[in-house]
Amino acid sequence: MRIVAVSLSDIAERAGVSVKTVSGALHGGSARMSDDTRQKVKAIAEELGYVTNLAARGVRQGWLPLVGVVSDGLITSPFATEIVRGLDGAARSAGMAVFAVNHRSGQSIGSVLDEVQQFRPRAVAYAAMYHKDVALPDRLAGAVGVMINCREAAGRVTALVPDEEGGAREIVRYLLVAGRRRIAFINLPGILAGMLREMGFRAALEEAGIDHVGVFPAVRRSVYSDRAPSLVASHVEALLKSGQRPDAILCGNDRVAMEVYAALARAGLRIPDDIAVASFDNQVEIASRLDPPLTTMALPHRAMGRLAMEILLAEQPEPPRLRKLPFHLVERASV
Amino acid sequence: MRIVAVSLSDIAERAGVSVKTVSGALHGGSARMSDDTRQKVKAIAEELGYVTNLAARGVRQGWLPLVGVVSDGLITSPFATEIVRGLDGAARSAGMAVFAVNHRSGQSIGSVLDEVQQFRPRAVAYAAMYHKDVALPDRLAGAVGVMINCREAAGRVTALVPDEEGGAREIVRYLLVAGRRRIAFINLPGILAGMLREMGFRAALEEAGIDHVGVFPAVRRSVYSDRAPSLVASHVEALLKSGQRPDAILCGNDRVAMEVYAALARAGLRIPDDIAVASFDNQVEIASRLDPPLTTMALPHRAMGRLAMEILLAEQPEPPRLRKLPFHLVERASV
DNA sequence: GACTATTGGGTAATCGATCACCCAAGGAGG
DNA sequence: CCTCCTTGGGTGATCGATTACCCAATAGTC
Repeated sequence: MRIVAVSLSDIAERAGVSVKTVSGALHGGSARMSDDTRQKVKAIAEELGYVTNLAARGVRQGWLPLVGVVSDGLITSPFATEIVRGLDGAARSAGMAVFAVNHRSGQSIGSVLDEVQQFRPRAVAYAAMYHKDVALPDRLAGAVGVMINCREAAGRVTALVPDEEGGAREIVRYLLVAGRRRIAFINLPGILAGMLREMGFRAALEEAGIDHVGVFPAVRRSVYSDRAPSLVASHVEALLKSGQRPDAILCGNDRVAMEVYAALARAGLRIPDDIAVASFDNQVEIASRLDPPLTTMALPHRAMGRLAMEILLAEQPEPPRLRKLPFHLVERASV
Repeated sequence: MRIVAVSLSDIAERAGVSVKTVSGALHGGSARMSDDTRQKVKAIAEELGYVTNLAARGVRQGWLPLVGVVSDGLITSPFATEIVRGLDGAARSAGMAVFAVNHRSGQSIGSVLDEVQQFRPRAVAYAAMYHKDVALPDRLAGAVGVMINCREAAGRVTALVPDEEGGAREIVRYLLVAGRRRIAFINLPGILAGMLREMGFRAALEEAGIDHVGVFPAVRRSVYSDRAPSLVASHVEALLKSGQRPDAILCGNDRVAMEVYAALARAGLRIPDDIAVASFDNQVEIASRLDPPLTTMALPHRAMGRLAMEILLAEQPEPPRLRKLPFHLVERASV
């Protein structure tokens, strides 16, 4: 089960050359050497099944070709998908690997970051599952190169976040262009994303000179959570009974939309004919599987991942700033 | 942004002792040394912000405290959640970190495994997104310690897979105990999990001396995929119109169940009063958010992860074998 | 009081890869 | 024929942590 590791000196011995020549032949593209020697060394390396020992190289260089990603449980969440894809793609083209470490509840940020630092990564990012503020201890603010999906409380680190407000404006405008005028919003209460989306929602309607038909919290608790008892069904029923029955319902996320679908089906209403439904997140397994498929603003997760890696690996560090990345509209059949 | 790394010799110099003493004080619990010296060294290490350099230790030991997990895209799938949690929990208690590497389509298994081997991990696992067979090249069969959610084609590596057939038997028995007698199965066609679940489904009914009301494929393509056009709605409609209207529908997974819910709602039928619905996977965001919440057989993902790590880190390697892990029933309100 | 354990801690080698520097052979130019 | 430069490749130091081995001082024993 354990494979005996082949080292450069094994190859050197077999080839009758020095270790440095082997190193040059395999890794140093510019090392002066006859083609003959280079080919011979490569052949022997191949034959012996040589695999570079990055730990050894790492001691010399002072770092391993790793980019650490510390996340508050994100790596085990479906939302991580695209962030990791974005990071990983960009990392590989730079010869780096992504090393994800979970920041488990109860553990201090400092201790997770130290855990990561033990591996001497080239750079470290912090990613959050939900768009929020994260306080980094002074000692560590310098160790983190970029914040993904969250903002460093003191603004000392460049942060990449979705442009919640802009995304909300865009989806509202889209509903307006589709001819909808009585729009309700069942929102995620108490979290940053929800608050910003609501600002965008209100601004876009105001800009159009229209009143909304209601803004409601999806759950009873002040912070959105999947476990909290849902208020969605009762809000929808109340809306339908009210004098101002909406012709569009905007949902805080796709799971809320799923519940809205169920409530509308019970009421015998058709989507989008009677009421349009739109949402945020684009959680594909849900959005594409609903009937009709859900029109939703996709979070810029992959773009955040890609951009994060570019920033981390950049030669010239930029001054820290907040970068808002645009959502993009995924048009399906629910509007 | 880059933190200047503190080494043992920095501490040694500051403390006026040798490097070996520092090493012993910080890492070698059993090294002979006065408590005085040990405390002094620890204090200085703390003060300077020392973080162990695992790369350096790794050169000496021949391996890094990493467990590589190669997966066919699993790490970016919601199903990875629990596997990684299981792996990670067990790894941490052993002082190891999980290093996940994506096996991207188009890349050979050999090249991904080599990528991982560069980091000299203590052990390597291969994990699959869907329960299936994976062919490992001869050269590499010895490098992988355990297969998770898949079987090595030639059986040379211990494999941990869900007990699909047993899980299907259990959920069918549960439906029978609940008094259901006319059970239909809308299954995932063409994949191993689906075939095994169907065997269990048929066996449990046969054991009870009952006929099923129909077994249908969820999609038109021979291999289940989210993109394939869904047949669920039409199957449900056909079932309801048939003389043998079912009193329970078993679904290949929670997404299929989601579509069954929608079709039943359109038909004005109540769950579970008119028809019970049960399923496989326990994809929590869906199963717990449906109305009524979905009764489903949870995949033993976390258990597979935990057991995998135990096997990987075991002193004595076991002979390779196939281990089927039991599903567990998550009772909610749909039966 | 001399002799042996025991304790506290230093020295130097080692892991594998890299790199600055040196050396030898051979060709070009004067 | 001598010097200079280029090419091909070796020597030895280095990165940081660990470890086998050694040495000095102290404590304990007869």
